[in-house]
Amino acid sequence: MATRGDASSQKMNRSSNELWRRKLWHDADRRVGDHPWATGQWMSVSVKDVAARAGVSVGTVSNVMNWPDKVTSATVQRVQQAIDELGFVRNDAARQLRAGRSHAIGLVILDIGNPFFTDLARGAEDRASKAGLSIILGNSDERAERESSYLDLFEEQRMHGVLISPFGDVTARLRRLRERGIPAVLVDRTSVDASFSSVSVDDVAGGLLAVDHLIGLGRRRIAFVGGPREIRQVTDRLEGARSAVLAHPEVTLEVIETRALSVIEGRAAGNALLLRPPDDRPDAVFAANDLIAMGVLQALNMGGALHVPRDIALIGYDDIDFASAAVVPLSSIRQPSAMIGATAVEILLEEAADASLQPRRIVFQPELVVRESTGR
Amino acid sequence: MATRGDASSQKMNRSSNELWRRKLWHDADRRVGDHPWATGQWMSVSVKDVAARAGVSVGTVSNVMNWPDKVTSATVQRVQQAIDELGFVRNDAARQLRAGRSHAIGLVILDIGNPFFTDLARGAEDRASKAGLSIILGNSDERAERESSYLDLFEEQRMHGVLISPFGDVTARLRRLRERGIPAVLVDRTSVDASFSSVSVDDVAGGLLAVDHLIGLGRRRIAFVGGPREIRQVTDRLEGARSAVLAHPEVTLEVIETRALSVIEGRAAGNALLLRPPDDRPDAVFAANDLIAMGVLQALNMGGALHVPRDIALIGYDDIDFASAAVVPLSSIRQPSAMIGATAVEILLEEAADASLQPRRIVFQPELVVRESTGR
DNA sequence: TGAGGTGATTGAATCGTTTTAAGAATGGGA
DNA sequence: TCCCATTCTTAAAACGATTCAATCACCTCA
Repeated sequence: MATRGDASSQKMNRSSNELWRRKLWHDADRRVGDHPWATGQWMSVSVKDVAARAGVSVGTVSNVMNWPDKVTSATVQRVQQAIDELGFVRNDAARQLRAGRSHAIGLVILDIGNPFFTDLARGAEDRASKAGLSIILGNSDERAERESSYLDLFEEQRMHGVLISPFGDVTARLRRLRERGIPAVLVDRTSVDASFSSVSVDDVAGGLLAVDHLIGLGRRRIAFVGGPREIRQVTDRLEGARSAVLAHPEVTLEVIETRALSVIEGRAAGNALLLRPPDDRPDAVFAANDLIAMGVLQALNMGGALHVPRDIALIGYDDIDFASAAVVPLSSIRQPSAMIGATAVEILLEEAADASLQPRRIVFQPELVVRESTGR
Repeated sequence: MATRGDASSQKMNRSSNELWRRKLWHDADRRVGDHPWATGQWMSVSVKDVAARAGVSVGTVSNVMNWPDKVTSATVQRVQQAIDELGFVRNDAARQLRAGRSHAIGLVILDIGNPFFTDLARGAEDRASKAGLSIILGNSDERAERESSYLDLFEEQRMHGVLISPFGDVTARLRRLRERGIPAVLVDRTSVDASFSSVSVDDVAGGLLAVDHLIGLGRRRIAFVGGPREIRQVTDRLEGARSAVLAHPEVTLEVIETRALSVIEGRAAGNALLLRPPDDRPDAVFAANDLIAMGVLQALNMGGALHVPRDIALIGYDDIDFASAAVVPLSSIRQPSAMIGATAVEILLEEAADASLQPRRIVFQPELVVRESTGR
């Protein structure tokens, strides 16, 4: 690992000298400031150094890494040894520059605190890593300027593709990305115009599923708890609930609007129900998500006032981990979050490979999960 | 925006031609496959194109973007206009290649589902963006091979720096990164050897704080619920609890070990307590984290068997959002998660600017948050 | 022996930006 | 009128990996 004897050019000698300096640094483990050559930058090992050490050309080194079949196994071995000895790690920036695009997929999500999105990200990551790509995760936090700055970043980085759960109106931005050869796929929301592929879940069907289940249990006075109505998921789930009720004239549906999809808001709604005279109360509650449902459950259960599900059956939405861990394990509507992420990556890869593909819309069907809160 | 008349070299003509093709593609919005020049790659606008359009050299374009003071304002304006007209976006890969390092910081966390880490990431991101850097988030999911593959990625990308909440033994890896000029800072755990900076929270102090509080309320028989003991945070918090009890001979501390830090395990422990004869029960419980605490709470509260805090006072750890939303709002020990992330970035930036700095260990003190579960 | 073929290896050109030393233009003073 | 100083701008050389046409070495068969 010391100096090389076979260095044949001036350039190689310089390079060899750099290696020696790095070596010294490493061994001594001293501070940069101590040395006259301190530059704040370390010399890095490049293919050139590896090639010189292995006694081959840079092209061969590259082939060893990318097309090993093209190289004699003896050469592969020699190059590999040089790589190990020098601790060579290829420079991704240079690869990208040459390739014209990055080896990563950008993913912009709305809320990193929401288990739904983190599961989605996990699914995307698993699928991407199978293709040798990595996922760069950006959290827009439901703020347009953050969303926009991530898209800027992804454009500068010439990403392989972009997955986005849009907050603001991003179609113009996505169009521009596409012009640059960066495909985009929408997740969790269907696209506004039909020119982008999307992967989402049928929230209307989910609402239908939930309320059909409640009606099947014999419940007749159903309350929908959720809000605000600005959130598409809320209105879609409510629409599904409405259509379920339509088929049963004897069933009524009441809407109790909340200001957010949080536990606190759910508890407030639950307390309001408690205060009503018994025969004015619903006999079943469909909550727009599990957080709301948990709040309602806490309020009803407090001090043993009402029994869930005997007095009031309760079902939530999302099937987050906490749902099964609640005081009374919660029935819920499960979304295939990881599958959504994986599928979105799948489509993105196809579009990245062949830009002529027509956009597709994949809509997953949600699934009913029955637990004690709607059990007998 | 059509062809330029003043293109003075062959190269520029070629380049101009590419622009024309891109333009056509854009206008027609047709599929690549339809065209004879289909390559699956789009031509991208480079500084060269901008320079040609503005009638200046590439160096000037670069100066406009990076050192605008060096350029006449008239030139700045002309170049800016060309940039806008062509929709130029600089290629980050080329920038990085030239600069030798990326403009992003890599952050490896243990569990993306844990609010503590997502808050930490948020704090890191805010601080980094102030310095014009972005954060690349990697979730190791407490698996050594994932952790390692993120470190590989960050090394290939020549990251500006790396923040890591380590799972396996990564000191050798981090040392190597440092040799390459990539500084690393440990978060949430103090470093094994003293050669890396770290930012963490004093879990021993947290345990002390919690149990002191319980003793201050007049409780005398305290139970610590948590596990497994392999987790450093668990043993540290227990150690703190022990030292609090040491100062009060009349107080006893019992340890109830769980197999994981989850709601389910907490509920199991709570149910075990319920089954004991009343005078054999503790009068206060310190849970190793909020999930455990919530499980204990659910079990004790079930059917109104025992009252929290009257019969048993209860305190958790982490102060997750759910803590305040529990049936009985939970007292807890708060960690400054966002601050940890921000501070870690701060230190990292300093080390990236000056590698000669001595490593530092920042230890934050946790904070007691009193709510009803230990209220009067 | 030589022509032809096959497979491995080479090395220069390339990607797009930043940096630098050198060059051009302008203005002021002698 | 000439010369120097001060701005601005230019052109070319990096950065490091990949690609591809050209070359080389070796073998087979006539």
